[in-house]
Amino acid sequence: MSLIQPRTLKGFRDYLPEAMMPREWIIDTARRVYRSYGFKPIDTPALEYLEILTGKGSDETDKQLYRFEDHGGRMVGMRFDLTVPLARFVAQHQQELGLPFKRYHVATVWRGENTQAGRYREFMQCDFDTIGVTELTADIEMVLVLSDLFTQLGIDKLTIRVNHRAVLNGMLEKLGLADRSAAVLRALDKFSKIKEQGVVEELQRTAQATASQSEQLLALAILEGTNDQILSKLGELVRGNATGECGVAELSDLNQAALAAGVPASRLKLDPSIARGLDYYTGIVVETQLEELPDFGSVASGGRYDNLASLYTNQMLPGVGAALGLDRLLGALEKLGRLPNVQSPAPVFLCMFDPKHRNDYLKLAAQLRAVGLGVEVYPEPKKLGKQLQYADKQGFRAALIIGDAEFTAGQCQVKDLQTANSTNVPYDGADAAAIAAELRRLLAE
RNA sequence: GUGGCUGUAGCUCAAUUGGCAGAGCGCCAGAUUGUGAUUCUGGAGGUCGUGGGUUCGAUCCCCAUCAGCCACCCCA
Repeated sequence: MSLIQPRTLKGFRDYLPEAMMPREWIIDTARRVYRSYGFKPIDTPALEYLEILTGKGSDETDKQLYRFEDHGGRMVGMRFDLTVPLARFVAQHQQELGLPFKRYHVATVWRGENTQAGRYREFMQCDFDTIGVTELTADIEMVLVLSDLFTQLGIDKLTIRVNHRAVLNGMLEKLGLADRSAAVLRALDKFSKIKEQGVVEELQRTAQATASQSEQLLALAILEGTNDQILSKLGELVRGNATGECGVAELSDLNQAALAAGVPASRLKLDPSIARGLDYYTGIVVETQLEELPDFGSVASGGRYDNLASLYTNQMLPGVGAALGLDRLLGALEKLGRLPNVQSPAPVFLCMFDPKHRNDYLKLAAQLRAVGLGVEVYPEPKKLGKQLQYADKQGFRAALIIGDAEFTAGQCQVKDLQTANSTNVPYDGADAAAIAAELRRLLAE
C-alpha cells in the first residue's frame, strides 16, 4: 500500500517545541501587559457568515478571504483579522458589555495571499482595543501599551511611528484631492520604499494629481526633524483647514502625554508619511518598526476608527486599538538570532543516577512540584555525562544529582547548568525544603 | 494573484557533461559502571520535493505539480 506524503499547505506551518516556547512566551507577555491596563479577554469563532466579513474591508481583503459553503449550505468565511469580528461582537452584545469596553484577543487569522518571509496564510494576532471612547486618552494609552509591551519583550531598539489621518485628510481637502484619498494615501504610504521620485510619479499616475499638488503632498511626507519641529511645520502646511489643524493638535497632545507617561523620546516618532492601508482608520494611526530590521515591515500597528461597527448597528461605536503580529515578530527575532534556545518548560532536571533509587527520584520530584517547581525526571539510567548533555541542550537551568554517596551522606547535589558549579544541600528524603530553597536562589539569578 | 530564483541526509552544501549517491556539522554507541568539553573508534540515516515523459538507463534532459525565497501587490 502506498503511503500518504506528510506535508503542510503553503503558508501553513507546524510548530515544533523550540518554536512554541518563544511563541508562548510572547503570548504570555502580551496578555500580561494588556491585562495590566484593564483589557479583558474575549474570543470569537474562526468562521463567520460571509456577509459579516465581506461587508468591510477592501477588494483586496475580499480576495484574500478563505470562503466556502458549509454543510448546511451557508456561505461562510474564515476571519482575516480580529477587528471585523470585534465590530460584529460589540454590535451584537453591546447591551451586556457596557461602555467603555476594553478587550484583548489573541487568536489565529487566515489570509489566502502569497507567502514571503514573515508572511503566512495562517498566523496569529494579539489585538487590544478600547471601544466607546472618543477622548484622546484611549489613543495615548494605545501608545503606552505598545511601548510597555516591547519593553517587556526585551526589545529596546524600536520606533513607534505615529500619524493622524486628519492631517492627511486636511491636506487633501486643502488641495482639492479629497475624492482621491485612497490612491493618494497608498502612494504616500510607500514613501519609505520608493522615495520622492517614486511617490510623485505614483501620485500623478494613480491619483491624477497635478505637479503642484504632488509637490505639496510630498512636502508633507519628507518632513524631518524632532517631533516638535515636525509639528510646527505640519501646522504651517495645514493652516486654514479645520480638519488638519485638529489633527495636528491631537498629535501634539499625544506626543506630550506619551513622553510625560515615560515613553522614551527616542521611541516615538511622528511620521507624516504613514497612512495605513485599511480604510476604516479615521484618527491616530501607528506602526512599529524594529530599528535593526527597518525593511521587515511593521510588527505591530493600529489606530483609531470612529465608525467601525456602522455596518452592524446604528449605534455609534468609536474605537482605538492595535495588533501585535506575533508571527512577524517571531520571524524578525529569528532573523536577528534573538530567540532563546530553550526547549524545556521545566527548569529543573533530575538525573536517573541509579535505577534502584527510581522511586526516591520520583518522590523528590513530586515534593518539588508540590512547592511549585517544574521538574523533569530522566527516564533511563544512562551515563551521567549523557544525561547532563541532554539537560544542557534542552535548556534546563539546574540539575539534581543523587547517587549512593549522596544518599549515604544525606545530601543532594544541586548543579547550576549555566556555570557548572555544584552545591551540596542536605536531603534525607522526608523534606525537600533545603533543595527547593537552593533551586529558588538559583532560578532567581 | 503576476513575474523571477531555488529544492540532494536532521542542518549547511558538494558531485555525477545521462551509468553504484558524498563531505562537514548534528544524532546514536563505545573508548570512559560518578559529571556537559576535547580527542579517537564504530554506527544509523537519502522515494536526489512529487508525478509523468524521453531513454537500454534519469538526481541530471523535457512537461506538470507542490513547497520555500525575492519583487510587485497588500499587510501582521
